[in-house]
Amino acid sequence: MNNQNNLNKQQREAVLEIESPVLIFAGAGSGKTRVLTQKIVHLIESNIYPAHKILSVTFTNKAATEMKTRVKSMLPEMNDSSLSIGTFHSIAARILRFEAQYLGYERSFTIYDTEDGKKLIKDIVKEMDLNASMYNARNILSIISSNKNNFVSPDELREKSKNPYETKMADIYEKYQERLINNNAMDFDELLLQPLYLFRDFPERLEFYRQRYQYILVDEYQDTNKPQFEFVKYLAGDHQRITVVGDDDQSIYGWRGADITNILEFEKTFPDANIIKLEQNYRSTKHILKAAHSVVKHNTKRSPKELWTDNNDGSLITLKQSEDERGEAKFIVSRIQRSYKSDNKKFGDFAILYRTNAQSRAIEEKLIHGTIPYSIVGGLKFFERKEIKDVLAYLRLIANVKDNISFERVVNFPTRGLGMTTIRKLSIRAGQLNQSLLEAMETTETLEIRPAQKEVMKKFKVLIDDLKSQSDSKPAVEICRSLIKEISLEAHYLNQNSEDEADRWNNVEELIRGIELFCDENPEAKLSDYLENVSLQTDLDRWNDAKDSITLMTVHSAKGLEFPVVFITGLEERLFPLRVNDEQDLDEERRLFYVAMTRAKEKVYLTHAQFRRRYGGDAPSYMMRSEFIDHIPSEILDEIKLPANKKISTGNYPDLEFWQANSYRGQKNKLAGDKQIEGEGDFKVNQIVDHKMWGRGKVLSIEGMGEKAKITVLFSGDIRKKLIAKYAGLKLLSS
DNA sequence: AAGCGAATACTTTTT
DNA sequence: GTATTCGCTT
Repeated sequence: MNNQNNLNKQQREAVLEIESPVLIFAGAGSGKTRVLTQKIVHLIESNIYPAHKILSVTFTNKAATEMKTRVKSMLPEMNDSSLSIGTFHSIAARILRFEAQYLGYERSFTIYDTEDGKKLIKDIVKEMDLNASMYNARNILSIISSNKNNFVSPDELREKSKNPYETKMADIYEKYQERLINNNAMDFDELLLQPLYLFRDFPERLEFYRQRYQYILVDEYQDTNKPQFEFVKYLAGDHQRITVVGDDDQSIYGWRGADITNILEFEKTFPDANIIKLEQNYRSTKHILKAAHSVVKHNTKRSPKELWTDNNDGSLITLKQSEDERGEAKFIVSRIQRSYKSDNKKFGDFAILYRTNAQSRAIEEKLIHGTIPYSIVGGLKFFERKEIKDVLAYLRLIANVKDNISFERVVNFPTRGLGMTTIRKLSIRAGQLNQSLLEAMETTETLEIRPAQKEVMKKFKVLIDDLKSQSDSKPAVEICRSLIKEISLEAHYLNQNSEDEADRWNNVEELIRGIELFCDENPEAKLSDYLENVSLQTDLDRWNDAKDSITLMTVHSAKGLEFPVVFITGLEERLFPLRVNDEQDLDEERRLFYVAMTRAKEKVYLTHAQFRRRYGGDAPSYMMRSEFIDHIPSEILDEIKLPANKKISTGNYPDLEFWQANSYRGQKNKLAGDKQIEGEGDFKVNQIVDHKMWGRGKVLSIEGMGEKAKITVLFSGDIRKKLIAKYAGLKLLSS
């Protein structure tokens, strides 16, 4: 029997209370994962709730895996497949595979990611003959998503609309939903909504799942959105056997629909709830907690509380100002090298956190230069790489013949001579027959296309049909291997004699190894099981903390993790905090900073730069240091300032005025000294010009005459560009 | 139909 | 710096 002696009073109370609902406010580092795992163990050992009747929901697959491992280590004799632990999305997907037929779907449905959704929108916008720049796919998708998350249907949106634009938006939304069903596909939001329709319309299915999940635990409760709360309510609203853990100070997913009122609603839905607060922190030093609290306490809507710890004061928070992002990176690398040599630290002890993925580049460069091993989470994710998505699209099409998005992706990859015109004809046929594109290929013979195209089309159809017929009996990895052989993918990448293409092939090989691993671990799994697994996997899930390397990731990704030493970078206005529209946004940025700080056990470095390049080689912007820094008491800060000769002054930065004019704070007073001359005019060598994208530059050479002239311009940051006078839209500035 | 060069837009954060 | 799109050439 495991006992709870290693728990404090509140933790023990949270574990032992299993009769009435429990709402745990668990501050950062207060041992909530330990409470949740101990509670699961306790539920099983109390013999009231067998393992297979417990549902535990976490925020990431990684957290789920960790929890499973921990429970298993405490209950070695337990059958490991009996516990239901997973994210909302993966649990919903599992349910929907079984219940698809109730909902107008087939169990082989595909899960669409954001890119697939965007493509769907683009197709719709094109078909409706709307202006693609006005109806931006990304925007539309996020509008649709927030409507879905607020249970607003296309019809309701149309009724609410105040102008033609919004009406059109509702039309696109409606078509988008139709397409999802026609393609037998669900996006991430639909995955959460469909179980609610099932529970609402089929009471006997609801009853089944209520019996199935007799005790429910929810982690990171502050990040749940409305559909997720409804899901919990359906399952636990009746029996009231539920424990949720959350921390309002760590709510950082408001932009994704996370709804902090879910905490208030909890007490309404579960009126007898016990509220337990875990306020002792076991992770960080006193200084770290103080700095974290000094920022988050400025939030307006916040239940007042302060974590405390028995740990030492620890070292001061180091605050470093750098010239630019390269200097910042250099400082970080030198500190890690120093600490690695003298403090007996491993590389795995360090994490470098930033607000946006784009910031990783400069740091990576310096790490490569210093030959320090690092692993990066996020950014261009493995499963978002083109070559990976191409292979997966084939597999998705094999699993689900209605998936037109995947069809379009692979029908001419590798190129086999099926272009737009041919596919358009096929598409019209599919529309007439009310079939998917692949299904309509059955009628290739009667299409008005050239014989060569007919031949290729038939071959393609046979290829997919053939692999499909094997997909139920053979493991996914074999299907994948046959596919790659059939389409000669290896030759396609390796015959081009290009390093990039060879890299792509390496990635495909890594994908195959991944599929193989999955098949070994899940011998019963079919192709669609593998596909579901990949669709819901995040980059974080692939991150391996056993490897001894520095971790680079966004603050969002870092939630739930801990490291001895943490660098929080880019602490500048308009970066961290990022663009802020209202007080609510700023509150969330403060919580984000709080999350970043509380990842650290021993030491925090805060860094900011005077100048930062926003895009590739753009002129650097002048950056103000973050207001968060000013909220930290100076007595716990150890500030390393820039040497006086590196401080900004017009002497060191001849273009300072220009940069300031281009930065946010200086936007109001555009540079007055330069006279702007409209039109093409006469370009001369050494002429100073202004470009919309690259800013101010100097003309190096001119080829040709008039509007067709090719002009080579040197822009700030050693960027050379060859531009055509007619299109470049260059403005002449007096030199 | 496909491949190239050039211009454009884009970056929050993620299941 | 990357993804994407467009126009032009073959």
